[in-house]
Amino acid sequence: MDTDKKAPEYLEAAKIFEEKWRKNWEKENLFKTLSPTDKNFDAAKPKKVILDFFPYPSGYGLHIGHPLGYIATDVISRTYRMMGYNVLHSMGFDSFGLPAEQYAIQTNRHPRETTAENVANITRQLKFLGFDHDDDARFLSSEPEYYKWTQWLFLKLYDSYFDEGENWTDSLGNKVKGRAKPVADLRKKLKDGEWRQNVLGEIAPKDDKKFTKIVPEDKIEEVIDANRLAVLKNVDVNWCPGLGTVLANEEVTADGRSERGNFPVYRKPLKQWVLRITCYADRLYDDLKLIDWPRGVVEIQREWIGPSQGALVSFIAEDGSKLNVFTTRPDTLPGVTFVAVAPEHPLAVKYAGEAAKKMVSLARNRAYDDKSAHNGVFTGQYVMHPITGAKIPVWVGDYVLSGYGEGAVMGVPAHDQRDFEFAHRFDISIVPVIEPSQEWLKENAPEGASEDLNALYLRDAGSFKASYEGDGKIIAGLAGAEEFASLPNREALKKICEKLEALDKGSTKKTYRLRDWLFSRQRYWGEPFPVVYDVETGKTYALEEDQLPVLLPEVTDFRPVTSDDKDADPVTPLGRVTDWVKVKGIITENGKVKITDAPNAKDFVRDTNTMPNWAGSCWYYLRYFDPNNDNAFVSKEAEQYWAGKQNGAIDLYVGGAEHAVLHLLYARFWHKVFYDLGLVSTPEPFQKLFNQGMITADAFRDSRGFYVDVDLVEEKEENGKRVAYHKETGEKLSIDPGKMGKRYKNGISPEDAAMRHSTDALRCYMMFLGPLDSTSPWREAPIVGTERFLTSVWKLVHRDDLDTSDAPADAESERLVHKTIESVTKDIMALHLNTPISTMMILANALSQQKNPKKEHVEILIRLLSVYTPFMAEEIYDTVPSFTLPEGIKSVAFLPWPKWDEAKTAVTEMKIIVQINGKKRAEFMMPAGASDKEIEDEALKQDAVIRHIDGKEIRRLIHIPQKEWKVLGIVV
RNA sequence: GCGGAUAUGGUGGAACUGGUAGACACAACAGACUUAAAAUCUGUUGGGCUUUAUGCCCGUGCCGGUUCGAUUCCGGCUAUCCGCACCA
Repeated sequence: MDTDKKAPEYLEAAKIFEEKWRKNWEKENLFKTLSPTDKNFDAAKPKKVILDFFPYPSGYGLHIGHPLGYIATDVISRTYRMMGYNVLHSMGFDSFGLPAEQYAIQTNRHPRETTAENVANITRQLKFLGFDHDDDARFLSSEPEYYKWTQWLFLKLYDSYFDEGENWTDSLGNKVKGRAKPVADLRKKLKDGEWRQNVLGEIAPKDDKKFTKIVPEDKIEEVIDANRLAVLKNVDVNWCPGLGTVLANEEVTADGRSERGNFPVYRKPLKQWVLRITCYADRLYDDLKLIDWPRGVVEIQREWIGPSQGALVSFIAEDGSKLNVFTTRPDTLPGVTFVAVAPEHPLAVKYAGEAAKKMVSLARNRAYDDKSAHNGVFTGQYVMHPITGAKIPVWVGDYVLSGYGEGAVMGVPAHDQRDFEFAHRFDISIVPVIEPSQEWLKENAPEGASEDLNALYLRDAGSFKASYEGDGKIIAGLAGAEEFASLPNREALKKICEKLEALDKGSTKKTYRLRDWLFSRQRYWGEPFPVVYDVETGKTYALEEDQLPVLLPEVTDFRPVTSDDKDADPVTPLGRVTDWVKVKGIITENGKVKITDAPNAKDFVRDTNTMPNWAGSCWYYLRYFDPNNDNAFVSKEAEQYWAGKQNGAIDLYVGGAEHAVLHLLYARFWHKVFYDLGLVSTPEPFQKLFNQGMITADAFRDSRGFYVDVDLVEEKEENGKRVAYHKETGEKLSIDPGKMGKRYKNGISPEDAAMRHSTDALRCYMMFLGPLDSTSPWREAPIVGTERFLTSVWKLVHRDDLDTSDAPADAESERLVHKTIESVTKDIMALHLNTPISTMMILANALSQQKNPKKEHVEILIRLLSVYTPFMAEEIYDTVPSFTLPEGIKSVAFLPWPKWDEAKTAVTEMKIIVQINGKKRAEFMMPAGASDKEIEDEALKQDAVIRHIDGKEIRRLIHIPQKEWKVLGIVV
């Protein structure tokens, strides 16, 4: 080994100094974020809130894929901090819920224990990577200090109703339709008769003519309960006996299994807490315009909300009652030949009895992806067509979904493929309404049709291969619909709607695919509901605020009751804790309950369900603004400063694409409710969302097909191909590209990689892999490139010939340095975190080759680089004599970010590219100030140019100035 | 089926508003240093042609279009990935 080195080699040194700085930063709590309520807070500075998705504390710790996004937000937040912003970048843990609980069950330990352990482990891993998180803002969603506020916010939803008719303009100037308000307002309006009921029991202001019935005094609380944003409802739920709990629609996969654990899910009616997210469907849809999110996520949310403009149409039954259907194609109304209702529909239950019941159970157990023949049964009932007056049979069809629209459809077999198939199967007539195009007729005509296709279609549309779902003219001569004859169908649609409206047999209506959010889980590890039920009356009461938190009881048996039996009933683990469930309390003047043993106390029971794991993550980002506040979920001052005056409170939110609808939709919903109630000041939670890509990994298998631990694999290159061998047996292994995970034996711990190459090199390398949103496979070998880069920077800094004088630097290296600052700064702001490394490599290479590189230039490089390599930068400022931190600055993290001087980036000589007919033919240098004429003259002297013009006439000369070169286009 | 995204050398990728395609790296090859190897340094590296040049042709998934000029814009395909999928 070389002993006369002045400084140790970079890698060797990094092993020691990285550990030193880790300890030092933790001891100093260097990244403590001051809040507006703190003494030394500087409110004059601009703010940036940069967050990663709330991680759950997995028992397996972080693998190499996890830190990608975390490193990115760390680089960005460090850059903003150096630029003089107050930066909020923190990370807590979403520690309640299924993942944590399943892990506890598998390891046969209490979730409180495993959670604490996993959090400690991951926190250590995060610190290892040098992230600038604030340790004082590292809360867990399963701590009572935190979930007290989750319960408090749930009660806000419980205590609110949605006033659809309220149109208002918010403080940012956005026009908003509908608003959540306290139920106390509603109570007053109902008492005063300001709001009344219609025949369906819906409520609205009395100026609507259909709302005439004043709600009787003794029914008011019942009406209010039905209109709360959190309601207890009997609903068809996704029951997952394998997990022992019900699940939200968003947690069930397309093939009818649980997203967690992959157990089968069945439909079952149960009384559950439901959050009425559908009230916000329009705003959740429209407000996607207000924020800067990836197009894909926006589209997924739009599709999930799924608004659909159509009409409600009433068919009149023999007893005079109305059977409503929803349709998006009122223009096809004259072609209705049957009405089909879902097996769960009241009419089906009433008239099809056992047959419908059987269908319900068949449909419920039917595989989600089974699109084969549908079942149907005739109810024996008929209804009257609203326009033609024809007698229409009512069928029960299991292709009709009970949860969408009215749970009933009008059957137009000629123009809807599902109705077409149903009509064929049950021999129902098919009446065409719209003339198909000639091409369609040719394509779909029955085999061997010889007569005129138009005539054949009119006579027997059912003989064609499919229903016609396109546009066209209304066929003339339809009985009862003569007035629409020959109209284009889109026009007829409007006219038919008008007519229905006039007859009071229909109205235009918008429906949504979005369903209300099922909010109860029959699990232990979650937030208990802050409500109790009166044992005597069964009435629901919210607890008084000062009763919060409702602590999750300590139990030894926290296991859910799971089963393979789809008919098993849910049993809640909390239901077993009888002395927790049974309480005594008094009803206060607010109509809430206070738990007490006072002599006049009544008997109550607690709700034994818990909230789903999404509850805690619906508002955690707000808690970072004021993480240790005992008096409020967030203080007004903190919220207003950090959220700022924009549509979304969080400036940058980085995480994987897998939460496109779950967390990101739920959090938007809660945020909007809080916004309506004046608890937060922005209409949206997340201004800019960024989905980082995945790190995939290759797995290796031996000849028996067993996975081989990556540590035992040696990769080589043979004939340009990558091959893998077993390190011990020498056996050639097959390479499976794919996802990283424990079962593939290819999980690589980021600390191990950091130990091998230095944390700074790992951070750089992960950013250098490619654009932040691209998915790339993990390869460890190429990291030597970044390792070499850091080594050369380390050597550069330690050179003893650095020019520390005040002498001006030469213009060319000045230019390179300022160009580098500009390019690195702009790229980081644009979240292009791979290209700054290349740019800095170019600068480092150039400086290394100079004779006496200016120390000032080297220092600029180190400051820019410090956001990627905080350890090395800190060590340089601590140990290299010519690098010193200014008075009062504790760390490189607080050094000012270098600024570029536009004048210094200018070139003195321009490269001129000559293109002839668009092809580059010559290039030469000219002084930057050269005129177009001078450039042309010089260009025409070039041999290559003369050769390619070849005596032809010059028709056009085009000058295109670029930043550092000019293009002269010659057209001949 | 519907919706979204992606496609550039052996590999990861760069090219910012239509103007030098392949920056920066990895790998590979050659050379220097070394007894040797590692490390380090230097050079070559999209394909082809010839007259070896300040040369020519081809080349950014495929076909076509707009333009003096297209990786970039437009139309039509193909492949891969992701999401949704009885939504009336």
